[in-house]
Amino acid sequence: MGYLRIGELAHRTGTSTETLRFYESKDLIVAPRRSDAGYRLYTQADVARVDFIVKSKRLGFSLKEIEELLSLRIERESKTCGEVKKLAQAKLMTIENKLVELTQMKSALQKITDACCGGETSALECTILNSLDGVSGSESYDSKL
Amino acid sequence: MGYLRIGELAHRTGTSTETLRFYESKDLIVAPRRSDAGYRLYTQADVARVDFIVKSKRLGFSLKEIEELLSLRIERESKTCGEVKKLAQAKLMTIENKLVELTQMKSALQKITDACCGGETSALECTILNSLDGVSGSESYDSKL
DNA sequence: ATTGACCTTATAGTGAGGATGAAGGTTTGT
DNA sequence: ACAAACCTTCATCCTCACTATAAGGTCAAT
Repeated sequence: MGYLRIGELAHRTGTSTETLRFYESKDLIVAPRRSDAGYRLYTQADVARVDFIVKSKRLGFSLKEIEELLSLRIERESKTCGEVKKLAQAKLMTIENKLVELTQMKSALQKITDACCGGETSALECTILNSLDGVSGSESYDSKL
Repeated sequence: MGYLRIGELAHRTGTSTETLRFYESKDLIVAPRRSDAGYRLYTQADVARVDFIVKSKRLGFSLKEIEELLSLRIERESKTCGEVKKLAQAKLMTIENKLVELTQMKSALQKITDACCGGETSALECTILNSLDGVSGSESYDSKL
């Protein structure tokens, strides 16, 4: 009881059965146990994991980066705290960068919607690039640890 | 004077010459004027435009979405204020969504780095998924306007 | 005048899927 | 008992956003 088959997991996570099998082939999700008939049987933990993958993808992380994020765990033996912490901090920096950039885009868009139909100030040629004036082109990459 | 060739533009924007030609073929950047020898000659405006494309990509926007963002401009005749405002507001919503999700990821990662090497609390099996506990799986898509 | 770094177009390949189909097994409902 | 809806593997092809290669032209320096 409580197990989901692949179609149900796809439905709950807004993916497709093909995508889920693809993720499994790429080791992004652990191969689940199978029913007697060979059907994949998923648990709630798998729902959370796929949700995380979907969310991360929306935020511009590649599957490779998502694998790194998912592997961030403190396990006695297999990984030292130091390693985990270092990777986590690197990821934190890229996230903070994304936050800054998104915030800039947000205020640029807000300028446009404010200038638009707002009143008498019918700003002609008000583009998003103009609105981003003076915003430096932050050359920020994941530092590849 | 002051013109950049494709290699220089690629260098300044952290892209490649191939990528820039690809963007041109997709009408993300306007075909620039050419030198007598046929070399592309770019201006500072092109630097800003490519910077914007690069930044937007990092934030998870597709080239199609970026084209929409770049076309957000108030021009007498060609587009009504209402159209522009509607699109801008739709994009604002997706951005706000991304901000929420990124913020959740950030605090999850922060939990990990805090739990790690922080002191005596050597949290075994502390993963990013555990850290995201209780965060609902926000089923949020771009509403396709 | 030739080397090397740059540029040109054109074509093919890659990563991350998405779409479709074949050929079959399973589970649920009637 | 049988159909409909689901699942299995395998195969093929499509899209997007590049990335790499080939074959050649240009430009500045030695």
